[in-house]
Amino acid sequence: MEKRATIKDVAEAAGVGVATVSRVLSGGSASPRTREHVLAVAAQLDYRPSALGRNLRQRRTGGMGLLVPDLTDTFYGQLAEGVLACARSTGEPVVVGSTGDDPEQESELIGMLLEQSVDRLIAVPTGDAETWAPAVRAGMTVVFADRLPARPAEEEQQDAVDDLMRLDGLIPAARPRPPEVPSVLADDRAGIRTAVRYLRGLGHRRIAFLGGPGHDRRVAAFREAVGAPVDEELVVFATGSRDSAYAAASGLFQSRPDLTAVVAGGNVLGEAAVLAARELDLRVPRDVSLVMYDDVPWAELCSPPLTVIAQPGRDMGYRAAELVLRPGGRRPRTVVLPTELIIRGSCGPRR
Amino acid sequence: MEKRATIKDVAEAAGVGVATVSRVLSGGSASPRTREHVLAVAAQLDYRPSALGRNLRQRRTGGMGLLVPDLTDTFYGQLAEGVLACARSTGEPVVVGSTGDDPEQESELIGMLLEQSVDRLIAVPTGDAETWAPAVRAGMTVVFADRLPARPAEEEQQDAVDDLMRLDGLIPAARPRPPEVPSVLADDRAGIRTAVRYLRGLGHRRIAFLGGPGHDRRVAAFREAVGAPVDEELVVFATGSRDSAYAAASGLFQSRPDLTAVVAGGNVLGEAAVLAARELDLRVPRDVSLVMYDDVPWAELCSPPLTVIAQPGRDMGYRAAELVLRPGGRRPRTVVLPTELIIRGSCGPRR
DNA sequence: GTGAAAGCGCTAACAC
DNA sequence: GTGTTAGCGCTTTCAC
Repeated sequence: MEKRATIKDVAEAAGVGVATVSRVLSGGSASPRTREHVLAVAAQLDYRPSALGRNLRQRRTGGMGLLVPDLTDTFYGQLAEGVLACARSTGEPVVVGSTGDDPEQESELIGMLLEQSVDRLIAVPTGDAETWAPAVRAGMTVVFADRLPARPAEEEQQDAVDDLMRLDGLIPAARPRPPEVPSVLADDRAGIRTAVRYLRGLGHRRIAFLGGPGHDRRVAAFREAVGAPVDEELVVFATGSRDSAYAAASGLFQSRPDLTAVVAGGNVLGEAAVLAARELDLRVPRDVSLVMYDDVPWAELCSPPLTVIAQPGRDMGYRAAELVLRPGGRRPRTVVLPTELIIRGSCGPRR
Repeated sequence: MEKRATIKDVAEAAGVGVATVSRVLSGGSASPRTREHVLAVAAQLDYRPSALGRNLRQRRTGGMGLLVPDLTDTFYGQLAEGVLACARSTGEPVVVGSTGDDPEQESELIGMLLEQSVDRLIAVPTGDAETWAPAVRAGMTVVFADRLPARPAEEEQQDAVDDLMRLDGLIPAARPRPPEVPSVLADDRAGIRTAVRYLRGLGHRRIAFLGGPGHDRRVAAFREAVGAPVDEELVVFATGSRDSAYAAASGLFQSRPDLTAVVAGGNVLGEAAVLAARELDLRVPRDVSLVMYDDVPWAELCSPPLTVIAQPGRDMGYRAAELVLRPGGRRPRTVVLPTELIIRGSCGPRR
């Protein structure tokens, strides 16, 4: 463990001032002659600038933070890979935290990042606006991915009103809601709509939705696609854990044996649905059709292979990282990536 | 974006010196009276010590680095969750990098961590000893997880000799090889041995091994368990990618239609084997039996459900993090965690 | 028990 | 173009 050369060492060895070394290394102005000389000396001394000094001086850590609910969920694994790929190309460090879909843990992790002066953060948010206030107040550049924080009740109500009006054709499209924070989302509305239409086309009428944390936009889209009145018993929620997902799926199948199709809001929920169906001797797709959000490698391994709503997890991560690295123009940008219904074998005609 | 209070602000507001504030906050000696006062003032100012100053002063970043091959591989997702869980309990940041099983990328990521002065690192290594020399030389505390770096050829030869002697009962057990670096591994030898014995018990004689990067210990165990002479055509390797895994599996099935069982060295390879078998109209387990390393949630969803060698990914990560946080006594510790053969439905008697 | 002061390695004013 | 210098926020001697 030999101690590293500092900028001062390089300056002395090269017979120049530290500022010159700093300039040369960060591409500032310097005569070609000195530049070359300094570079040579630095290389010879195996000098690597320390991020420590730079960070303190600039009062900010380079790189970015990344907060996801659970890295054993393949979709978040894909998302994380996208972020890491982008960060790798710029040599930036990424501090990763797993929230377990718990706002409290999320809050603590935000605090940790603040303490580290990480001022760029990509997050799949779990808490609401209040949870995120400290980060925003501290001036962090935040980009949300995959979903948005839950919003206050009054806003939700306004949305509901909007949705109704939209149904009635009173307003053409979603009212623009000024996003405080840029985000990268999948086109949940289109994805869910396509899936529900597909199921209806197969004759299904009692379609259930199996949701998890952060799936509010997906449920909303589901309600809209199914059309009022929605059978509320067919919309059930689980918390983030696999156990909870299984319990929710199993409970749903048992309480409503009359349902003929289910849309799982995420791959963990889809997994649970397959498991629960098998346990209850329900055949897919003979007894129940299944569409799962997220295309994951194992969807094809199931039997029958699962029909899925694919969303580009890796791309979402990559785009989010790009966005957080150079915060686009004046107002925050929201990127919506397309989804695709991939029809495999888990849906059949209503019996 | 209000700027944060510094230790100096607290000191002034409390009418004490900065040293006192520092002491109080890091549990040093101070009179109960001052302690309480300082704490109150700090709380009132919403003071959060900046890691930047501390890091520079101590010439090291807190927290740790984590290098894995691929976060979309569920096993590494589990491992990462374990590491993050441990780090969360201590409030430490974790800088994560994904190597893609590429020594060059690994090398660059090590460089990045060095530049950040991250001096604790947990890694699923991809490169060899040479790749890891810089980290060790710089005095990093490294803990390897899941596997060890490839070692120089002469050592491998010595191992081969040892293995032969062991087979002949000339020496009782593995010769102790002084590990330079502590590590957390699964008991690959026992896992593979159990699986092979199980397959042999079912009557299988032509058993193949489908390996990936870093599976050398597993192959070695496979060779040992199968016993000489090993049919070399039945031992094939893929690189880290899913495509390569599929190609290897497919090639294996086609070139050796006489094989009756295959052991996949990891879950990505198992996935590929299932896919390739299906494509070639091979029925599992009727035509070919399959055992996969790694228990992942979707193993149960396959049909038939996959028989697996389970290793505790999350625990491995957690233990590795513990190890890297307090580097145990004098000599480096190696922790070996047990594996378990979980028999489901992908193995049947030889036809 | 407490305060003053010296840096940790770097960047950015500012002077030359 | 280049050198000098003043910190960034913190911990840690060293006096008192």
